[in-house]
Amino acid sequence: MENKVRIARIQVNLTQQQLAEKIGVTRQTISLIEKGKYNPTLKLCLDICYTVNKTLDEIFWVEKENDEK
Amino acid sequence: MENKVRIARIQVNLTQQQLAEKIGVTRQTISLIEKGKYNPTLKLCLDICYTVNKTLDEIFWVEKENDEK
DNA sequence: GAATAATGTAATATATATGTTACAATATTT
DNA sequence: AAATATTGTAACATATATATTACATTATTC
Repeated sequence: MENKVRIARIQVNLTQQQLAEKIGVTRQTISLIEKGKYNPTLKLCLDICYTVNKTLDEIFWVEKENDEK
Repeated sequence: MENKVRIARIQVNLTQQQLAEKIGVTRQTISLIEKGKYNPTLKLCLDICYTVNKTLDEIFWVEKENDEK
């Protein structure tokens, strides 16, 4: 689950630790989200957006992959 | 956690049941999300968006409420 | 290049999103 | 208005998001 958290975080000059603290979450959670290994909760996505001054679409939107499954 | 799932769902003429089936989730989950009683997962939000032809911002964005806590 | 900060990641624990089953309530159709 | 479809909701079970602790790796600073 790719996203643009890292880019946006660096743009506002925050470390994972700092972003995590502002949001009230663990540094590991931020790390794993940036790595695309977490499927975060909407509320957490919104909190991240608020903190890095972006919208959901800007950070978390991904085009539908039409796998034929 | 308010959102516009219901409106969008009705616009594409789907019942909760039908939307749920297309996404591969339970009708109850859709119901509770529409009622704002669930904090859905990003992946689920995206699947809903794909099915009702909207983006994350259109369906799930909510302005930051600055509660002074 | 050593010291420090920042990040990756693993194991285990906990909280919570979602499923299952079931029934009640409301809307829609005949 | 009865019949049917749609939606709300509760109790309990399961899957998974997140926390905790700890250590390893990579980047940054002196």
